[in-house]
Amino acid sequence: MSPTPQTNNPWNVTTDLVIQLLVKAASIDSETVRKYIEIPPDPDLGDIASTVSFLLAKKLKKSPAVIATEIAQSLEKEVKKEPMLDRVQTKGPYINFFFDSGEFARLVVSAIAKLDYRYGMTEEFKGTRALIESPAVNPSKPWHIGHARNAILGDTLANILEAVGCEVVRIDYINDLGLQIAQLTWKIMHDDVDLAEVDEKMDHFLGHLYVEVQKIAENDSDVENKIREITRRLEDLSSEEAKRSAEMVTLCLKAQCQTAYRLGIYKNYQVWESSIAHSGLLQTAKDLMLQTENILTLTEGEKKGCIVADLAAIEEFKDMKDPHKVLFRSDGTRTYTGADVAFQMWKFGIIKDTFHYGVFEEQANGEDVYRTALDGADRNLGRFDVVYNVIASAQAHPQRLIYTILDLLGHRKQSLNSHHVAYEFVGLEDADFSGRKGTWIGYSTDDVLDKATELAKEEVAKRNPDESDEFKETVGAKVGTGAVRYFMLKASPDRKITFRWEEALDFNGDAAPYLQYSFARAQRILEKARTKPAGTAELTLLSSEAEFALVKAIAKFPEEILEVVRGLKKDVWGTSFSSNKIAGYCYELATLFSKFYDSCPVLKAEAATRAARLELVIAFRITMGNCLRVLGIPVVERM
RNA sequence: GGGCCCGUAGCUUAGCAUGGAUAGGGCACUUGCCUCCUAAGCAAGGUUUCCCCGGUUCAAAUCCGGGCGGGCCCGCCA
Repeated sequence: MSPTPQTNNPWNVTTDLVIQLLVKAASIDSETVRKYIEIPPDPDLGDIASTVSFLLAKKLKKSPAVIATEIAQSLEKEVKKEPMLDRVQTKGPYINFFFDSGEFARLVVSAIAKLDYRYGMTEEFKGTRALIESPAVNPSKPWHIGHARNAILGDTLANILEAVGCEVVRIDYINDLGLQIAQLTWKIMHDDVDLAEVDEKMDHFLGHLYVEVQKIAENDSDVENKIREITRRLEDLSSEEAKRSAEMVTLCLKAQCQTAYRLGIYKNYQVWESSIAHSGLLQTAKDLMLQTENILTLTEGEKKGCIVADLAAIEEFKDMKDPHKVLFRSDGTRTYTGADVAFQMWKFGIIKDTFHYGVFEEQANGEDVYRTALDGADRNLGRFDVVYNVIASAQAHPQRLIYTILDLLGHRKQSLNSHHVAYEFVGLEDADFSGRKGTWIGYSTDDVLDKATELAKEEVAKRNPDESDEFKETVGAKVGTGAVRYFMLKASPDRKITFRWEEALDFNGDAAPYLQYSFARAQRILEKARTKPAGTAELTLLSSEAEFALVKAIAKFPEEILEVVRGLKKDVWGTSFSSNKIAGYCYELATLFSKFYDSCPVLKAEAATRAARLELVIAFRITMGNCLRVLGIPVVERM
């Protein structure tokens, strides 16, 4: 028996082996060979294939099939010497390599047993400090299900970056000074609402109130004026309006956080808009900006007195109506873009961190989330290497503006490391979600989670009639939130989601409960097996079709994560995050386990096979568990 | 006027970056499988104009050009 090779990325190791063989046989450099490597559509054709014959056909003036045969023949001896490979075959122009399934199983299964929860975690991006900003819901309403898409994408991206070794900080931007807040402040002061007496969950209460305010303000110019006055008075932190508003915002945010916790989403920091306004950050940013020649104070024309960025020379913006983008208005106040540029500068440490920080609350996971404040500790945050802003695709243009202005300011590297992680909205068949119109009512994230949890609980109760209510409650919640998270992740972010209850609450097939179920089945086998794995099983016995297919899927896990990270390529109009790829991998893994479960009995198999299969079940459980954790889908041991 | 995204079976979706073997799933529908590790499962059942036209190529769902249909964006607004 040859010694067990060690690796934390078995698929990659084996692919490299094949590439090295081809490099020698075809006299092509390894990077080129890598481009001509693919996985055959059917495992009967081979485990890994190369199409280099097409590349060589012209040069050698021979048909691809002839070249493939020649290369395969010249490799036969080499392949025989490699324990990990069984044989090489051609089919027409394709050179197909077959793994030694037993030996490959030994490599994979033994490696994972040692790595355990570290399997899939690599250090390719160790030392990179990454900031993820998501989801930025105004603290004046509950999250509707579209907000959940943002939050889930951001949280999952953060998990993935952590898995490849990044140091990740998760922040939430709190817009506590917007018009919505002023309108609500007017309403609660006008009606003299005692927020402490409100029974309803605060974000829902305010969300409904906001719809009312809209109706009133729409056709009452007097109210409109009063609200404008409140907007002004909110700037003065000692005013009664500011105090009432702060109380309201804090209560609402705490309620919103409860929704986040249900989804397993936790933050490190909240940056409050009011902190930006009062910390001196804007003034510092403005001073810096004015030192740049492309940022100027206009002295004539419609925008006289405004501080603007001159974008006339920038290709992407040449069609703007007016290439002077206003950053500070003629009255000196900042526009959204102005504040966003300043904030982006803070993120990279271009302007130093003048915020103070205090604990906002202890989260459901036991960790504190901090908020920016006027007093509190200095933290010297900022200075991130790479920044991901998770924002709807509709914001592509304004996001691009921010990054371009960063470049104009002389910070090209930071501009290039600014990522707009874009995604399309979630809507209904015939409407978009709107806070003003109240179309979100009935589709809040809480509503969806409630229904999903309720439905899951009924299923759990049916299957486990003898279990305690607590068990049904806990498992129901885990299955329900898992379903919602997976529903958002499995769709490609650049595709609009039309929310339909039947689809979101379908727990069969391509859905989270199927993934969780596969884990629970593996868990049950291991519980019933009782015997502790001795680590001496003859793993080369794992060579049946179903076993081998499962082993291959398990082996790909680290590559699947790295692929998603490599795919985070910055494009002019956004950075694509393929959450659907990692979700799809997890589903495929579950599928292959289900097939294995059906065709390969474990506990009833004869001793040697049983021992080997138990090891495979352990490897699967580790991989599936780690993958679910990356997706943020709760692991369920029994359901 | 310009820009971005989407168009794949009744519905929904993968694949498109880096062209390559019979275009993969799921839902719904039909049938079979629990004296056997949980049936939220497994197995079987499908000529789909890959929106259209043209081009490049040995090879196009994938690349290029031109259209068509749907969504979004281009304010001293927030």
